[in-house]
Amino acid sequence: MAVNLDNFDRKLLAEVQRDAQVPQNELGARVHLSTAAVNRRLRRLAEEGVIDRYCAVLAPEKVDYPLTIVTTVEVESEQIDLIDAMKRTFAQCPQIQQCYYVAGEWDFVLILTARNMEQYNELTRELFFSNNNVKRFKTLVSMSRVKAGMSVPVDLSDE
Amino acid sequence: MAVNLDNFDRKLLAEVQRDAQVPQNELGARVHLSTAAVNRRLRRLAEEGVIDRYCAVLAPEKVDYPLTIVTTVEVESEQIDLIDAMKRTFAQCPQIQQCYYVAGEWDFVLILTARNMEQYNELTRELFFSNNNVKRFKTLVSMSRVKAGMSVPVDLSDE
DNA sequence: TCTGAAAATGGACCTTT
DNA sequence: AAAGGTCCATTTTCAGA
Repeated sequence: MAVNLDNFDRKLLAEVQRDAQVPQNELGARVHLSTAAVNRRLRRLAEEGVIDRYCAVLAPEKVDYPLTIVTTVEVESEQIDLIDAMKRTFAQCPQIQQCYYVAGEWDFVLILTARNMEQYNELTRELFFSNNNVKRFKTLVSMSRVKAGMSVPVDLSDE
Repeated sequence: MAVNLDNFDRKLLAEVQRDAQVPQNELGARVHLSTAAVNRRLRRLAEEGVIDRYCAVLAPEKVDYPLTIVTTVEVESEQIDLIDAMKRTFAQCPQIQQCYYVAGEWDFVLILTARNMEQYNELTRELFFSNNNVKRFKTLVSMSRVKAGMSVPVDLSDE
């Protein structure tokens, strides 16, 4: 599952997670590698799927999506096809940024973004109230996005 | 707070959220704009802060961080400096990808990533058990990352 | 690691609204 | 003025020696 990475790879991954616009010659200077070596490594990391994709991260409030809401959902039945159907519904909804199928007190945790409470209300109607397999759900409204991102730690080893 | 955007901007934002590696001439072809116009718009969007940053998204399991865990935390006191201290602690922790300070049954929601349960256990010790202001916390272990990302919907208007 | 070709970015300048 | 288009210089990427 995991891929063999040396410390050059790890440093590069740390850099491009933070900022993917740094040119390869600058990356090379930072990690002490030639531009060409950086180029080859980044390509390899992308081919191996270590780097899943490159994307732009928007400031939600600037595109008028100021609300972030965490919703926990408990289902009626864990029957596999019912769960799969819910996963598909949640995955398709553009306002749902993240959906985790979890073990514990709840079955799903959703991270949602919304223009306002009315839109969230509307979403709860579509996603939860009109779904017979939703037993109950709980809403936690974010007052502050203390930290937001998808960064994974890359621990340097002392190989 | 929100910025004025026309449908060209919105289409570009949708594209670069999905894939920031598409060259500007290709983006131009997709949205019917010249390369130079795309270039100008993307720069402007970045300057205005609509585009916060560009970054690489890693596959957590490939860098040996296969676990995603959602943790909800209730605090003892909501005294402002105690809360601020916790926010700083959470923001600094590399395994914490996201931290929301929320209203509702809990005070914080954390999205964490970990190499294994032992590491998570260790983290709970550092973050929660050794913090006097943590009243209780609950752990939800993700069995499936149904959807993960930071994408914000960009609704086209019919201006 | 170096060199050079190809591609992509980004500025200059002109035109339209 | 504000924004689009074309053209050209510069920068960056990326393959071959």
